[in-house]
Amino acid sequence: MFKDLDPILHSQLRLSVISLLISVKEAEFTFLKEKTNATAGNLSVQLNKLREAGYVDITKQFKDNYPQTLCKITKKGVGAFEAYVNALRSYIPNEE
Amino acid sequence: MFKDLDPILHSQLRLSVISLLISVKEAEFTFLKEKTNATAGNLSVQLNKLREAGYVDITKQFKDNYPQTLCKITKKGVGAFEAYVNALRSYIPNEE
DNA sequence: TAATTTGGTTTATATTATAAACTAGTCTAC
DNA sequence: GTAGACTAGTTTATAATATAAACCAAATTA
Repeated sequence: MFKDLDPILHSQLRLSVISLLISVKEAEFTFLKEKTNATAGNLSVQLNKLREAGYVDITKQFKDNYPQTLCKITKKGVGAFEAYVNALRSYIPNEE
Repeated sequence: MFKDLDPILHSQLRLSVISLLISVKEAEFTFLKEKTNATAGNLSVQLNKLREAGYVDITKQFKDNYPQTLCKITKKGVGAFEAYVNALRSYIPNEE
């Protein structure tokens, strides 16, 4: 009847992040923060959850003297997003 | 960019309940419990949240000597569901 | 060199989801 | 008629989650 919704993606901020990463492929922490209007703390926590789930790869480096956190979606992340969207459809009448 | 997701509906069980009530108009507690595979306790709590939000009307009566809890979606509930689905689209590439 | 800004992380708190325990009454079988 | 099991829920305790506040280290600016 209703498909389970991946709890990793069923979170507004994490879903926003994944959605952004699907379209841009790679993004800086600061870019994600700006686009999602999240606080840095919240974003940091949620990015780590996505990384722990294997949905994103995170690379830390320095750029112009400042730390830079680069985020990239993984194949697993893309698959999880597609599955999530597909599961969502089971909740929406006339879209199943 | 991303529309806010109504926290009342951004819950798997509550979304299932609303989705069911959209199609059947009126349903018994036991019917919802069966269709959603929820525990009675969880369903009871979530139905109350939906009622408090004004998304469902709940009528309690007796039927064949047993208590019967009838649930019906309200206009507000229908509107909230439509808004939620619409907001969801903002997270899904090529569906906005 | 003191204050401010950048780019984050850690941690404390509030909210949420969930199941376990419980209530109240009914049915069945002895 | 009463013990045990069942129906239909509610309340409550606990675990998980989301979030912002507080913090840290370094760089820049004044």
